[in-house]
Amino acid sequence: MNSDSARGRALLAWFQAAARDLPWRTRPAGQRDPYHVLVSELMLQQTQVSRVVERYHAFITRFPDFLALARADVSDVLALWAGLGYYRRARLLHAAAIAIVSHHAGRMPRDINAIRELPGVGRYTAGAIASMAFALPEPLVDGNVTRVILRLEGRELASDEPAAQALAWRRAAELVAASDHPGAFNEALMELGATVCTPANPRCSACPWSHTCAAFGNQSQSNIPRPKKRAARQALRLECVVLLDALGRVLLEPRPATGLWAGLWHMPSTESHGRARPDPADLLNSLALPSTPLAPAGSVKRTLTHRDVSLRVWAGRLSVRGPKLPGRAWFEPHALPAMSSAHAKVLERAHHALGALHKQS
DNA sequence: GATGCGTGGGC
DNA sequence: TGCCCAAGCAT
Repeated sequence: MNSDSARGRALLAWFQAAARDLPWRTRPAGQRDPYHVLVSELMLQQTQVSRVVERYHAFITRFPDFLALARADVSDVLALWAGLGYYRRARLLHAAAIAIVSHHAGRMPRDINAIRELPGVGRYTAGAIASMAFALPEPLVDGNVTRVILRLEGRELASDEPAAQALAWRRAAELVAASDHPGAFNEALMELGATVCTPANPRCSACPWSHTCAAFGNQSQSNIPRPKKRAARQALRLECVVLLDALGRVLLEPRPATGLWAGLWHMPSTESHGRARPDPADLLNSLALPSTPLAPAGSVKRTLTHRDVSLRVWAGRLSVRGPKLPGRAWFEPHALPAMSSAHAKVLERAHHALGALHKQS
């Protein structure tokens, strides 16, 4: 009996006692519906569990299986994804459903290499599907698993270093191969990283592996993993014009299909350089918008992975029904298309400002 | 191999 | 508050 199989049993015992009640855990790991695994894992990429829990049920209800998702319009898929971030994932998930319907007779393939070929499915997600849906002893490595293994082995590396990734995948493969329940083991390993072996202040007293953990042995947990080198964030300043018409409708346009907030909708906006406020008339003119008084309504700031975005809000109201404008559309406030959280916040600010203006007059 | 892509929670 | 971070993938 090798030590990895003992570690696996200890981890599963801990997981059974500690597991969170999550909506996609309707069946034991290893027997889950492959569609449910695909949807939840795509949502979970770079995203915290609590954010996904809020969205998962509505998504599965609206698109209950591969066929329903494959037949859906991508804009409807994006609408259910709005606010989750990394919007390319929604398009890739939709494309994966189409690929499964058209190339795999509507069923998730059982072969790890075929799974890996699906749009949006990389090494991590392929391991998750293979182990959790088909009980195959395939490893998976995410940020949590990398941290757990670096500490277990006592290696002071940054998580994104090639040596760290190579070590993590090698040890994850050895560990899952030694377990009788690959899906549950993989899930437990991530859960350990998320709840016990946390980046700051790990709860080693609650860890089933502490007695064989090299970092715990020499108290080097806080040095592992080493901090990543991060590129400096670039500033992005946007002037956002929220225009309402006499019917209370708001003017929006689709963003380009690639880049930041791809395919979502936003209000007419320009990028500005420097801190000075543009002249409202110039702003309207450059955006080919009808002339009307514009009130400044503060700004919304967002920190993205490598951009500091500042969205300055301008609010105006036409006294007539909104005219047709090429590439743009007027939306009732209760029927808005998919927007980013940042632009939803801009809209909220503008409505607030216009409401206050209305009260004064 | 480096870069671009969102968001909100935690400390 | 300001910074760190998170269940990656595609290009």
